[in-house]
Amino acid sequence: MLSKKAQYAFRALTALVEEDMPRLQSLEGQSPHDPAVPVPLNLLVQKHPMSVKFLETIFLELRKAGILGSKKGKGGGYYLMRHPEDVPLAQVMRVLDGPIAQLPCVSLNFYEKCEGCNEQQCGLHRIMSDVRDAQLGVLENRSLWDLARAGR
Amino acid sequence: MLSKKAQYAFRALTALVEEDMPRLQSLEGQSPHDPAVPVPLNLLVQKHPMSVKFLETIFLELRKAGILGSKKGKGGGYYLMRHPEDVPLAQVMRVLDGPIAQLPCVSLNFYEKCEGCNEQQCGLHRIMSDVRDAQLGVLENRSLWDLARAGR
DNA sequence: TTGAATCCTACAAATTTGGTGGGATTAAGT
DNA sequence: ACTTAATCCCACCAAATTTGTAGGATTCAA
Repeated sequence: MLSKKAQYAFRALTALVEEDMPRLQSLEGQSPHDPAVPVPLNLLVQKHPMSVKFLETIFLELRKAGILGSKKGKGGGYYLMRHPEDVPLAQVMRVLDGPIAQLPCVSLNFYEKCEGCNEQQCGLHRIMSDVRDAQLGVLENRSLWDLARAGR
Repeated sequence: MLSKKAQYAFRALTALVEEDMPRLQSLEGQSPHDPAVPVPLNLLVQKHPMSVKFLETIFLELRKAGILGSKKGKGGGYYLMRHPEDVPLAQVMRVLDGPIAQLPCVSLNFYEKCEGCNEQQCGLHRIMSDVRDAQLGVLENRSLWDLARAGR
């Protein structure tokens, strides 16, 4: 299951992209993406009611992971470091919830060997690898842009 | 992530199928599947070290869900109610870990509406539905038989 | 009658989740 | 300089979930 953290994050990030939508549309595939106007948390929270304090810790993690940038002080806030099209959901999920795979021994980014199990001949390992590939097939190919653009 | 419960279950069920392998192979697609010889837990635990007591509670759940049958008393134990080929991993996981979907609002078997979100135009809903389909595409089509047969 | 097994419920320990509180720091506007 | 609005940072906390354990009751075969 997605944690509440990830769920809140996706709502807030959607709102963040929507906030920046006019400027983003005028760019139309131009890169590099020059940093957007910072949006303060309390603005995002107005659109999707949630604890500002909690969202603060969430966005802090995303900033440390290089997905968000921030500006302090009056007129400050958060902004995306890349064009939303270049931020796959998988990346956000890994930052907030850790591994996407269902088992450590099939994780690409958080691999851990499981003791007492030869991966070559472990049925569970093979099947869960297939599940991981299936999940990543979606999550690596859907971006924050897809997320925000959905209802329109 | 798969819970320890589900992981233990899969190991033990694999051992259970292997225990019954000679008889199963002689059946070769015959149905209905006549109940197998009961295998006691302490035998399964010898092959994959884990707490018998914990496995007991796990197998109890699987029995109540109709996946396993049991025989009490001396010479008793657990057996599969169906041919392992007819037990998809998805079913075992739902019994022990609950929903497979990453969000209640995209779950087929444990659906719950998420308040304040129109599913028709919710980007997350659409994407997580795709993820669910991708997962189920694997988990509904891999059985205990596939699990046990893997290394051979 | 004995021993081997499941059945059942309650509880306990450990971990994770979902936050909250209080201040420190930074920056813009006046 | 002062005020105000914002992020930054870290500690802590309560609730829920996970991961078992304990102890007996029941069943059945030999």
